[in-house]
Amino acid sequence: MNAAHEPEELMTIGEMGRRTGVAASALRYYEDLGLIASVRTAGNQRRYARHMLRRVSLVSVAKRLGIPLADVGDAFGDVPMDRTPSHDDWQRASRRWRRTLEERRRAIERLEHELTGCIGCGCLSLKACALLNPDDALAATGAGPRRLEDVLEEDDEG
Amino acid sequence: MNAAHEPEELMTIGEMGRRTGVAASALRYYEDLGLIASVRTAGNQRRYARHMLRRVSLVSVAKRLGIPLADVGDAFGDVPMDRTPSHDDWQRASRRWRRTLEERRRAIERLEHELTGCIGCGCLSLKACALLNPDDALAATGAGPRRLEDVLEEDDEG
DNA sequence: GTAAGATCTCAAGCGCACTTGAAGTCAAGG
DNA sequence: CCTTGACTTCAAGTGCGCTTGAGATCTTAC
Repeated sequence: MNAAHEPEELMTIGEMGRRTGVAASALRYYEDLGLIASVRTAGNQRRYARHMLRRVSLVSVAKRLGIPLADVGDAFGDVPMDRTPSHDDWQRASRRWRRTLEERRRAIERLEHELTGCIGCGCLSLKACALLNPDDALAATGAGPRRLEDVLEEDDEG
Repeated sequence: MNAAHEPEELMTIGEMGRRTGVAASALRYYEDLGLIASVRTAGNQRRYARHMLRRVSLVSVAKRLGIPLADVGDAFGDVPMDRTPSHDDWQRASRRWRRTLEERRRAIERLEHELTGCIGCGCLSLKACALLNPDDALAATGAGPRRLEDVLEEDDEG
């Protein structure tokens, strides 16, 4: 037993799981990948410091957004886990992370725009649509592998 | 090489791959899943209508955004592939799709906000941060599904 | 006609992100 | 002390989204 609000209060893996919604097996997996860390009891059981809640949450949210765990590792790899991270530790990491998120968001925004401006108006299905005429755009840019966005953007160019 | 502006021009799987950046094997896989469709030559080879370029691109972009292919199927399942889809077909589908994208984008925006307002200032490591009074900020944004933030907020209780 | 290269199907394999199961250990209550 | 439930490791299995390989066929250019 210990006082519930001590600074050094540690959580079991079960408690961490309950509080973050992440399965214990997933927490072990994240630890194997070096994304989170724990201390061990004399009996070899994991105990988590409070600040690990955040790291777990970040990993969990990233995963739900479809961002590979390796990217999370890259972004937060410099943030120490053995001690409470400093302000600067978090700032550096958060700047990297924000760039990742921004790219994702922009990609989604482009898609939304595409839907509104083109699919939404029926362009995708109507050969006659003036916005479409991709032949001009394609011929102008020449052959070669086109990126996904390029293909979607083709429609706007014409 | 050939007249590029025929209405009935069909692409081989290789050409579709080059133009969308999607591997032929992936195109076959998408077809197995019913996400895209092709017609066959007398010799059983796939040929794609131009409008499939769009479908392929949508699938491909969605995948890159981490959106499950099943969701893409759900969103665009009603859009016919054997014939040119009608305006209404696309509109219905694009409304569903936009909702999916919007949810994703909002989730990312919330995370970005979290990073800017909290991690960026060091809150994630400092319990005392004033910005982290979640009740004000989050109550203001209204109800709705906020699982992601709920998790991030938990630390702030103590 | 023939050769080269593109495409076909089917089966198996891969990487990621886990989950499940087996067999054993730890922690807390009575 | 003893039980119960949470925890441990390790190996194998799962689902997704493909890729790879084998072996055959199609298409095209000469």
